[in-house]
Amino acid sequence: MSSSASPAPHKVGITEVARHAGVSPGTVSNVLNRPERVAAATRLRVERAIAELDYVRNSSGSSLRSGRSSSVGLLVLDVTNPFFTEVARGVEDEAAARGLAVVLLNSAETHERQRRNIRLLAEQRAAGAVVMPVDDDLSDLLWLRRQGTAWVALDRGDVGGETGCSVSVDNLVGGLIAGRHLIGLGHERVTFLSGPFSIEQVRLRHEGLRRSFAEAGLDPDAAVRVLERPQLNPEQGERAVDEVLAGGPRQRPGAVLCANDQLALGLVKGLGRRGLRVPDDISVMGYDNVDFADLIHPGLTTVAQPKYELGRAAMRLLNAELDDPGHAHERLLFSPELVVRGSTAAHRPA
Amino acid sequence: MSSSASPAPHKVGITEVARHAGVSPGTVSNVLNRPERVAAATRLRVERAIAELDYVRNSSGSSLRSGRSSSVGLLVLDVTNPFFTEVARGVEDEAAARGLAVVLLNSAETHERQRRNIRLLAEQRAAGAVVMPVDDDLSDLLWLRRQGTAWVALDRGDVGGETGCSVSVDNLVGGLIAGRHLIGLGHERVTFLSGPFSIEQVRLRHEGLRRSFAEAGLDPDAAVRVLERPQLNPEQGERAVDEVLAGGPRQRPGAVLCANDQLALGLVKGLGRRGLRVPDDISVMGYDNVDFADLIHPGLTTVAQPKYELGRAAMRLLNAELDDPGHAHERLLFSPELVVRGSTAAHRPA
DNA sequence: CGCTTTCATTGACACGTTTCAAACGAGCTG
DNA sequence: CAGCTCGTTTGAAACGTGTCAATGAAAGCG
Repeated sequence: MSSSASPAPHKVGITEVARHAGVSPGTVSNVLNRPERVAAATRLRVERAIAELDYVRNSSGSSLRSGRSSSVGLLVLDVTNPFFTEVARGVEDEAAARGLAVVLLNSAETHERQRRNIRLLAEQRAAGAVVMPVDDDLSDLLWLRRQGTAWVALDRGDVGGETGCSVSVDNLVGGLIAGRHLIGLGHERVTFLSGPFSIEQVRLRHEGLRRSFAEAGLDPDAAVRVLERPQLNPEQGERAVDEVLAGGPRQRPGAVLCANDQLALGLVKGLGRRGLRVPDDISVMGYDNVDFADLIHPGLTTVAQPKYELGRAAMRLLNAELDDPGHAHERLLFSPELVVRGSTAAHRPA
Repeated sequence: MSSSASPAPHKVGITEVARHAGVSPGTVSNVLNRPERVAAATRLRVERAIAELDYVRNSSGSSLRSGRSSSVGLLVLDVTNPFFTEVARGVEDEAAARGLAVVLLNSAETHERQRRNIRLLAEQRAAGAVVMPVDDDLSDLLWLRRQGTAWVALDRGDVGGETGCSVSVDNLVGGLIAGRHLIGLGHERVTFLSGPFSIEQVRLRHEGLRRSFAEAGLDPDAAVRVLERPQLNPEQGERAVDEVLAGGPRQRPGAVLCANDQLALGLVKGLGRRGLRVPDDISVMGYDNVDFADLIHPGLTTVAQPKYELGRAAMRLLNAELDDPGHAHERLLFSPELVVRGSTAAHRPA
């Protein structure tokens, strides 16, 4: 970006640069895209011309000609969720390394917006996308792939395999280690505060939780009660408090595992309003290990996912696919980790 | 998006649609962009052809021809900060209403990334941008405007005026009402836990705080101590705890006003680690009223900004500028609001 | 009926870039 | 010196769209 005020706001393109440097447009293009193929002397001349004219490439031209743009989409369930913003950082860093721009698109957890965003990616002829599908209906995404836009699924193991690459954290194991932690503390009756079961991650975490009880010789059907909420945000968590406590002190669960941290934070707040103390009266666990999990009091016991790494890996897989469209699709599976803080404690019989 | 599997992945453009519908390409273009100018009968025919061929517009072509793309940039200081994600929602909603796509670009609080992102906007010939400048050095942004890309400044009042539109919340008043609240509680010695003073908002909040003391007949220089941290995140807040408490119990401030909620959350956590109780031992105030401010215990007293509305207003101003490039620049100023929760309490003399 | 006005449609061109076969020149080899 | 090769550069031809002056058709008017 030259600091000299350009007196003539005249459109300057590759051809004008060529003229100014005394070469052909083709050469300028080469300097821009494959510098190694042009002689050092001419390259220098062209580079000077570029600087002097304050030329800035028009990516519409490139994309039109080459059929693909040089930006990738990051289709995210909900920008508001800190989990995704961490992932976004990972994707960005890896994309930048390859010179790709990231456009962040927000589905806001609705199918219609996801559809609009997919449409957008197709129209832009995006190089590719990292996608967090809003639910199990993948038809729009498959359409996108037929249009020639590759994507890798994020946190959706089942989507990988035949259709493409995927990166995810083992949600079954996550539910399992969460359950083991609670069982280890003596809890034999817990509630799973869930999001919509149409979301795969939610289903798997629940299944893992059940399995931990089975593995301990307890009957999952008796031990874990499920409360399904329509969304995964703090407000829903707070509103769930009545149902969680329904049935009076005797029926009250000793511990609640929430489908994600957002729900857990809301629940903790709601419990506080009711005058219940965490973890003395009731233990609460989250899932994700969002930054804020460490900031509330007591700290939220939760299951950590390698968020940043998840984003990096996804973008790396996408890069691989762009380099070699015929490559073998990969399914990367990360392992979750238990993070114990203050919100869970040993069960105290009433 | 037709569900029929297209057997021929043949590139279908506006011309092929035209042929299929028995009209000229120009007419198809009109159907797409100015439907009112084409007779109902032909329009229907064209629309059917579009559906049958599963045509998807190539935005590279449009942008190339028209010189501008149909997406706007949202240049944000830090995607990780919940404040911005709220703003993003507002911008998105308003942009969608006008058929513009929003690409979210993250400066990660560094000048270099901001520069790269600005470059990107120029190369994409973005229709416009909503920008949160990383600091007072606006040269890159002015360059962008010279390139023909309009932008409106977000939360940067001083940037508006001659150079363009701006939308912000009155940070001076924000600091003022925060200070009045603390003074009302009897605090006469407070600490301002600040971010970099290169950020305008920070300076103004500080100035407002000082003014509140002056207005109460107290000497600002004696009453408010400043602690400057290099970034506005929770980690910095937590790390600041030593300095806040420096000098022992007698010197300890009765209250701390933080430059934003992130800092405050970190500080509260740090104080907890030190065994200090909020607000009994020390009062803490944040700024922004991020969602999480309500989720910690005690709830964080803070200054609320109309985040979503801020985003909407900014995008609306941008729309106005795009409609009429010669329009008079506007400076919109929102008012902050005090939100009292549990983290502040009356001063107790030691 | 001849004239103008209005409305719909046409068709060619331009936008800025990449690509690729072809041309060029210099250096080598026999 | 003719013949080759290799490294560099050229020039023209797309890519898919929007624009606009021109054309055609239909309608309104005196």
